[in-house]
Amino acid sequence: MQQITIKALARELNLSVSTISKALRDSHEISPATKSRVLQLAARLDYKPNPYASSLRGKKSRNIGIVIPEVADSFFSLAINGIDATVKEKGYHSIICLTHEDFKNEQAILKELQNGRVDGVLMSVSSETTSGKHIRALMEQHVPVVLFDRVLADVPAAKVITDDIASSYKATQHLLRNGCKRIAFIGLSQQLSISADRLRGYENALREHGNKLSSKHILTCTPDPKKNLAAIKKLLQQKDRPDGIVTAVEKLAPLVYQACGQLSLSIPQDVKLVCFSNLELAGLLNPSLTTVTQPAYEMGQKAAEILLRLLDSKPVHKGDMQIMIPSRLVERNSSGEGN
Amino acid sequence: MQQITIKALARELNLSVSTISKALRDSHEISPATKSRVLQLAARLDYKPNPYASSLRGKKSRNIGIVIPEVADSFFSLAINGIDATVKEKGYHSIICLTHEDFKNEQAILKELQNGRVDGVLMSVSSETTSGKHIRALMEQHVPVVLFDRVLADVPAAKVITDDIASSYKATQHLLRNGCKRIAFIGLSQQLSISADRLRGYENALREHGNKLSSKHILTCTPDPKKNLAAIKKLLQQKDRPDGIVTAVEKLAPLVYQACGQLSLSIPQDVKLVCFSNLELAGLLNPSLTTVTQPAYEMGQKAAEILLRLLDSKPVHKGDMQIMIPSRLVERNSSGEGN
DNA sequence: CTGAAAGCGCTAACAG
DNA sequence: CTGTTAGCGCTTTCAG
Repeated sequence: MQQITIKALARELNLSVSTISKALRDSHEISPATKSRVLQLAARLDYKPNPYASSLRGKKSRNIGIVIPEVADSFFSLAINGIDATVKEKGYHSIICLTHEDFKNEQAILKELQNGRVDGVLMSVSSETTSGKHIRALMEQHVPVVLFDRVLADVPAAKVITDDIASSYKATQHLLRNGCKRIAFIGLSQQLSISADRLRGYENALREHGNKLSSKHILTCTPDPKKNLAAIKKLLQQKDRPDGIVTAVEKLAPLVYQACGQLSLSIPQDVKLVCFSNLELAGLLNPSLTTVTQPAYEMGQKAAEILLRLLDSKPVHKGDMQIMIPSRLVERNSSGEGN
Repeated sequence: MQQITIKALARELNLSVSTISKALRDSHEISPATKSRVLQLAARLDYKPNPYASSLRGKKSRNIGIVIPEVADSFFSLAINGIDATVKEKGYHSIICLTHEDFKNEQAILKELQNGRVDGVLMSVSSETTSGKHIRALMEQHVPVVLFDRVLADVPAAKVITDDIASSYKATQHLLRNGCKRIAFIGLSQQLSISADRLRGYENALREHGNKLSSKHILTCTPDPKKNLAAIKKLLQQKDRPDGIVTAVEKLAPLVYQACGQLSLSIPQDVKLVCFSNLELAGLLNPSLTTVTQPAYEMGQKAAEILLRLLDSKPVHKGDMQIMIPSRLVERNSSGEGN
């Protein structure tokens, strides 16, 4: 890495380092003539500023951290696209940090991010996360944080979420209307905001439609797919077998298909299914999957916009402290009549 | 970002800055006693080294760049997982840069990465990329590059690929054996290594089985899904309609399903299909999709290992200049009898 | 309008 | 074993 430095430009033009620096930053105290000389040489020599030098000096990195559980997930990969497009426009880079749904990892990552590597953080917590202490610690180091999708109540950060309660309500209602009598809910950890809220929406719907809630119909999954598959099979083998299922996150959908396949239960005849999911291929599954499709790209975009305002120390309207972008129910065959 | 600096530690312990620095880096020239005092204070004050300062000083960032077309793709998201797991172990961070299959973006990104932000680059080229000049330019700045999956012949970098020709051959052969007479190939751009090689394998299989090649059965797609869908429909509407299809990349699979759906062609009765794809849900599609499944995670891992050796200036065995990890054909219903 | 000088936090000679 | 010093490349007072 032999760089062209400002010093080299200065020597070449018989100017001082500081003049070059100012010219490059288009300072008003430099004459147009010198500016253009500098700019031209810089272009000719293909000068590229050393990001570490300016970060060290200026105390900002123009990096933002994206802390998420996983990339191999449609929701998160779409959200990344939304974030990346937004921050790139302002000259920021995305550093993606994967927690793999592990709280210890998440803590370690946030701790590490206290070192100034990033100017701000966009984050969706792991399913194991129950406290926001590590996030608050980061914020206390003056690293602004915006949470999206999987948020935490005890963190005083801006949040971008979807209407989990309402859309889960709608999903459940949809199953009820299609004749389900015993609807199960499969979530991730209980303290995960999205899972809890989606459970709430489910419960509300059942209650309002006069269905009784049964703890036997509520399954809480882990990050381990094998255990989850076993648990789902167990759920589907109980005496009071569910005839409808709402799953809270994308990666549970395939497990339900598998479980039903192994138990020779057919979807939707025996079990109707609707999943929170951003799978592009939902329509091509067998049967096609009714989804609650989240505005993943938009959520990423919005969260990034808020973070950028924060980084600009522009005011964030109080309405932006909690933004809700609605999901939509896309009805397909997994919840239909099955004729 | 008010940091605890080495200076602060020095002041606190009445030691010099350099002693602290050496103690923290476990230098042999520091007494065990001082070391432990330093380490303890550092722990107590939660000292975190400023990465920019050491990058500026040491001319290395401990960042590696991952330059890929897209994250919302099973192959790439799995590869990211493999890369990230590997480099993290050695204390490196991943900076993911998305080209969105756009050559101009790719050029801009590589140019930008010449500024020292990353110590090395792992890369899979865009479908528009025809020349490796921009990559060579980066390498000339002494930024080591390892290409994976989508490689470029004219770049003298280590490459990690899968056995594209052979596995495409196998896929095509599989269709032939299952009775297909007119097999089409849908690729991305012609100069994309994986697409070209997979085309080659397809052609070899046809030729060896005495089938004639027809340019009408070879479709080259673009990054635009709408146009691709139209083109695929056209392919399937010609007089000599294909009764088998091999697609070269994952994102083409759903389009074939859609096209067949819209034309009321059934898979596999009318058209048998096998796709290069890492979709976890391939088995759940309707019909389940026969895939050539690439060793995405392993390829990422291997590419990262090679890059790490390069960064350590360890010798890279000549055998490692071109690593091939085989894909495997997973037969499912889309290429079967369709009973 | 231009330049000199200081310093961001850290590391590495080099002395002592 | 510890300290002094210089400097990575850049920005920013402050003087001229």
